[in-house]
Parts: sequence; structure tokens; C-alpha cells
Amino acid sequence: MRIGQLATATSVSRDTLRFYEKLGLIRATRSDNAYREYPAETAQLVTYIRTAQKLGFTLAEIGQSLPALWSDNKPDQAVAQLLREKVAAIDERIAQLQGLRHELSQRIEQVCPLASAVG
Amino acid sequence: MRIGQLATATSVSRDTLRFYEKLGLIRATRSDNAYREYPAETAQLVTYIRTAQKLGFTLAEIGQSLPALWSDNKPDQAVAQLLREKVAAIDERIAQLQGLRHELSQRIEQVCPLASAVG
DNA sequence: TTAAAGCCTAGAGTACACTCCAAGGTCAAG
DNA sequence: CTTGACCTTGGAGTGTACTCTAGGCTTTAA
Repeated sequence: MRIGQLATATSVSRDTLRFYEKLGLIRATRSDNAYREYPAETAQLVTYIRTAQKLGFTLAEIGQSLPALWSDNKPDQAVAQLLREKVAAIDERIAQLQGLRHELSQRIEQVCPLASAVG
Repeated sequence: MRIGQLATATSVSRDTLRFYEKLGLIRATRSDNAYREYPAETAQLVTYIRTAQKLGFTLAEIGQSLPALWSDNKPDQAVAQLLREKVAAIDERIAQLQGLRHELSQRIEQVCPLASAVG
């Protein structure tokens, strides 16, 4: 898979894919003409990166968990541990959102939503 | 309340508070010496801005909802509507997070979390 | 009264995440 | 054999959200 195909498949620009490679988030082999060659799974990896990003994780945070995922000699345990940590981070974010949601909902029910300042 | 007090109260730097003012997110009157004077509620407003921000809202998004909140002549209905929209946005974000959480949880239970690529 | 702490402005600098551009090499179709 | 689509690199530019600096005025406490 070349960069254009990967870009189309993931709706991520070629420039962004090269940028992700520079950051070490994705990897490519090179063919004789120096074109990047990606294995098919890279599309899923890119999709994962975009999802995690939309949810507020920085590329640096996302990158920290990836090296383990790309090395064969690490036991599945390490990978599972990383995933558990990510789930915990997500739970925390959900809890924060629900707190804000609760606060806003209560304000809607007030006669004057701004009575105790803000909104 | 002067800028230093507000900065201490909210754990937001003076520079950032001036920056928020430039963006129209907060307002201050000026005393004779040109020092900014903030009403006490501004602390809550700033705290609200930081919270919304941590949850992924940009300052521009946050700012869009504030003008109505600061004008006296708008009916409470308009404010309540803004809050409802924000709650809907939060719900959507929570749903996305729960989707990712579910995906990750399932991978943890697999023998090889990377079997279907990624992590 | 003077030193420190606090305030002011305008403008430059930083970090993150792209996004675009120039100049050029590669390859399939007509 | 040239046109057009695709690829390469390095480097510059953009938007967001700060963060810092310089130069200067004000207030407070010793």
C-alpha cells in the first residue's frame, strides 16, 4: 500500500501521514524507487490514532504506547497493561464530562441559569 | 478583585487572563490607575472556561456561547438553549469515549491484543 | 523614601499539529 | 516521448493557546 492509497483509505492527508512517520507513530518500508510501502494494518493504526486524538489524547501520549505494540518480543501482558491504562484514562475523561453535564443540566432547570454565575 | 487575586484564585496566569480578555471571554472594568477590576463571579467563569477546555472545547467554541450569557436583555430561554446544546455535545463526546473504551476492553480479553492490528 | 511587589502595554517567542510549497524523480497511458 | 498522476525531500507558513520580555507606572510595607 502506497501513501496515496493509505491517505484515501483513512481520510488523512499524505502530508499528515509523513508527519506521523516523523513522529514515529507509523512506519513504512521503501521500495526501489524510494516510495513508502505500508502493510494493510497501517490503515487501522491511523484510524486508531485519529480516534484517540479526537478524544483528547496528544500525539505524544498516543506515541508512548505504540513502541510496545510494534515490538514482537514483548509479552501480550505488556500490551494488555497499556490498554488497561488507556481504558482508565478514558474512564476518567468520561467522569469529568458527566460532572460537567450534571452541572449544566442543573443550571437549565433553574429559573435563572446565571443566578450563581456563568453558564 | 484584581488580576493577581483572580490568577491565584483560579490557578490561571495573569497573562492567560489578559489573553482571555482579548478574546472576549472575560471582562474587566478599570480603576483610576488603569488596573483591571473583576467581579467575584469571574473566578467561576474562568473555572468554567478551563473545565470546558479540558473536555476538548476550543476557546472559540466556548466564546460563542458567552455573549448571550453576559447580556441582560436576552431571555433565560436563550441561555437554557445554549446549555442544552452544550449538554448534547458532551453526550456525543461521552458516547465516542465509551465506544473506544469498549473496543479497547475487548482487545484486552483477546489472547493477542494486536491480532486484528493496533492497540 | 526607597525597595519590592503588583499592575500596564505591545510585541516577540513557543509548542503542537498540521498544511503548503518548490523542485524534482517515477511510472502508466496515449 | 510527453502528459499527468503519483511519489520524494526540505523548509516555510498557519491556527490555537499560551508564555515571556521590555520598558514603565502604582501601591504597600519597612
